[in-house]
Amino acid sequence: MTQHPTPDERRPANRGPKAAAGNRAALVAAAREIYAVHGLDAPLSGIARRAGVGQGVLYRHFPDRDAIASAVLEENVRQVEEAAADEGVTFAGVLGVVTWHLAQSAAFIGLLHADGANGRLRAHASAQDLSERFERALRGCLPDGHRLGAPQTPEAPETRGIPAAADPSEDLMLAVAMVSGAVTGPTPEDRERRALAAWRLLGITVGPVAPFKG
Amino acid sequence: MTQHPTPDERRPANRGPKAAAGNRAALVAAAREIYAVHGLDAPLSGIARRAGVGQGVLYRHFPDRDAIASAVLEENVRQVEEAAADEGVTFAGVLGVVTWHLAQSAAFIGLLHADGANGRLRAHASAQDLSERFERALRGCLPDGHRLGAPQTPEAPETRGIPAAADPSEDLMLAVAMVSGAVTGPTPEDRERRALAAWRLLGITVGPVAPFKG
Amino acid sequence: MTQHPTPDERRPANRGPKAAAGNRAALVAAAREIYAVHGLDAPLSGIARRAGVGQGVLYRHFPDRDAIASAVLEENVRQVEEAAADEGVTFAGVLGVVTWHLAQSAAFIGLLHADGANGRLRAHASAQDLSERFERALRGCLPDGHRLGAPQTPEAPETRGIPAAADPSEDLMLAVAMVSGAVTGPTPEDRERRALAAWRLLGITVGPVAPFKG
Amino acid sequence: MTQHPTPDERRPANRGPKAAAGNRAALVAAAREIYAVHGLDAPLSGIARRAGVGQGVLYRHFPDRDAIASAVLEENVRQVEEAAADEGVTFAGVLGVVTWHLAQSAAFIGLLHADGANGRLRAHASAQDLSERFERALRGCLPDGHRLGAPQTPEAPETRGIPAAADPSEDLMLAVAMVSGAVTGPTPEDRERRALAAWRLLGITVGPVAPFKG
DNA sequence: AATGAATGAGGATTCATTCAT
DNA sequence: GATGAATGAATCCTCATTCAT
Repeated sequence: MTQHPTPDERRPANRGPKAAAGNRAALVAAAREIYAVHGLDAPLSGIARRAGVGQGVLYRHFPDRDAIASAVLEENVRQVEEAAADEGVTFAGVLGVVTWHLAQSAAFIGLLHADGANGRLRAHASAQDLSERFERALRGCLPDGHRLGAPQTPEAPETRGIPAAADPSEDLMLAVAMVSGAVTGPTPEDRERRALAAWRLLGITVGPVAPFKG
Repeated sequence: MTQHPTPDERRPANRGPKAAAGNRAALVAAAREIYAVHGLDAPLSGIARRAGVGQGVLYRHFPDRDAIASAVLEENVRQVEEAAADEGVTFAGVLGVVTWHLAQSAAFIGLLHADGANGRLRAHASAQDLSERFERALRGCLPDGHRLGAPQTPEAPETRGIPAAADPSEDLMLAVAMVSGAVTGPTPEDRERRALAAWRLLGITVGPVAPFKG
Repeated sequence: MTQHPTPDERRPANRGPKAAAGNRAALVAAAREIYAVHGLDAPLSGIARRAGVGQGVLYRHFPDRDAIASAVLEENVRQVEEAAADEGVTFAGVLGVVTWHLAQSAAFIGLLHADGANGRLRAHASAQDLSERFERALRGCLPDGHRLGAPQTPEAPETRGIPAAADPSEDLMLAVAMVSGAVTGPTPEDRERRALAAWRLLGITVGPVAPFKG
Repeated sequence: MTQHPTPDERRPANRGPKAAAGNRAALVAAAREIYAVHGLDAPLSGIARRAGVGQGVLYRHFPDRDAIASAVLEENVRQVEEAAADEGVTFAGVLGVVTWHLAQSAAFIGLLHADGANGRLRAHASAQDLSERFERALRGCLPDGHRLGAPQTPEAPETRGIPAAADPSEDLMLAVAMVSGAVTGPTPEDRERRALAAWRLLGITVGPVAPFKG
């Protein structure tokens, strides 16, 4: 009733349904780049623009703000899962992949902070889900008997009055969150440096930092 | 009408210049509460409302949104400074104060993340300044020869291939950032628990967690 | 964070708080005119534009779509109430006022149709309220023993198999709804003519049609 | 793969030209249902979805939003025409059919209000046309000398100062519009009850209310 | 110095309509 | 002939900021 779909004129081309998959991928890629610069609260319009599609396409593929963020994170988590599923993978190797993602993607950092309290990624069902997948992947290659942190040192940790964690894998997620907290800085290189320093403070050896195992 | 002159209309009364200081304090307090719930991106109008003043007053005291955030943080930093300046203070004690602030204040956590890359507090001059004051306070009470992290353990850290940090005090700030990364959760109690677990993973003993030294 | 309040430049003048009351009135008037032409679903932006105020002012005074519509209707209902409260008023006279409002205001017609089923004025609390006030005003001046419709004729109505209404005042509202259904046409004059014809079909005599009693 | 050629991809299959007629009917039926719930302003996409066809099909059959609405109404009007064309039909019987349509279809109600002034069906050529067909059907079975409304009562109507209508059939359409105005309520039953009450107020006897003559 | 209304840009979201496949 | 993705204008609504009083 009150809509002027298009006054007339020529449209900028409709690349057709074939473009759908490509558009989706372009949107996710654009979102990742935008998030890296402006954070998870960046205007969606900018994402659509960078992806070279109309606003409507974004909404077609992702019904709300969280959906696109989840899609971005899903890629990160998936790559971690793949790294973890690899033959002969080491814990250090997986952490290297994790570290790379932390350094690359502000959004991935947000995943770990997804607690609803800070206005970021709301307690979205998928965020919860991704978080669990991520944890499972990491836990899966944790060496037997591995303990994180200083208490693992031979000499009586209890003398320092530090109780051990109830659940070692809880410590693992905590460690990742801590590293993510350390990962700040303008460039991925800066962030990678800080991430490695953080792992060092945790007494954890990290393998080669790269998206793909070497 | 026995009602006297009726000053004007129904204006809530201009409480005069003496109210200025009180208004400023009320705004900072209101901002802290709002930030705790809604994060640093909360609408300024809500802060003014909660403080019981008009929007104009907020702008009179704080020229822009960073100014009010800085003012909130300044209080946190000041309290850390005061704790650090105390006679007979221990490093663990100061960290306890820091931990309390981390657990209480979303804004304070944001301070550590203030790197412009994530949409929070921009590289504001005052944020930089506060960051330095915070670091100075912490460094000031660092015990001589103190080293953070697992490598500090007697047995050869280098065997684990982890190079020591160039600057020990850089590690200190990194550690605080890491703990802040761990501090998530809906309630201050949740956050405190996670903060303590994070310090534990770093092998650092923290004193009583309380806003004021005991 | 992401807002450009005003690049700079000069603003089109802020007429100050004094304008508030005037703005509200201007908005209601503008809404009435817009509604008359475009119906209750007209874009709110047009209302603000016609009132000569910014969009924000509209939202300040009326938190949602229904609020402004209610304000428009409230004026209509109030005038009917006033007419009904008048000394020496006759039922026919009040109906004349009602008729005038029906003919003038598309929004007022909508009030009677406010059943939520047609996307118009949602079952808003205030719509319900206005509806009741309207009915009360009308009932208040209903002559004793008045019965609506043809069955009131002396000769056996039951021969026509038409049962009388359970509640005469229910018939009154029904009659108004019926007249409102008849009130269509491009100009107020057209609508008035049709409204009068409708009353005639109902066997009801209507007084002078005018907003104010004569 | 034992799976055969796989026609294309996963396209829901092009059911070929023979489906065209069925699609049209499905669209009209879907539109009627959607209109009943959401009114004439309901999104077209929902109509296509409910009909189980793509958006494009809707546009193939109906060039614009008025066209689909007209098609829905056309069915209503056609049924009234059929009822009116029946042997031995009575006026009351046709009104019963009309009443049933009024009670069933929000869209049909809209037809009578199609005056462009209220944002509904614009003065569309076909709307005008349908309106005329509807009127003709009704007029066709109007008993000779029939007069609507109270004035038809024996005792001098002119004493009440109510002039008779210039054209009796104009009164008929007015009466239908009036009844449509009365027809509100959430369920068809509610609407039917009100419609009958409205006819009663008009002093008109209505035959059995049913889609098909008895 | 305080108030709070006004302003209006910007971001979110929805659909009508087109068109590649 | 059908599908349904793409387009983008239009609308809604929210706030940061200004400024008359």
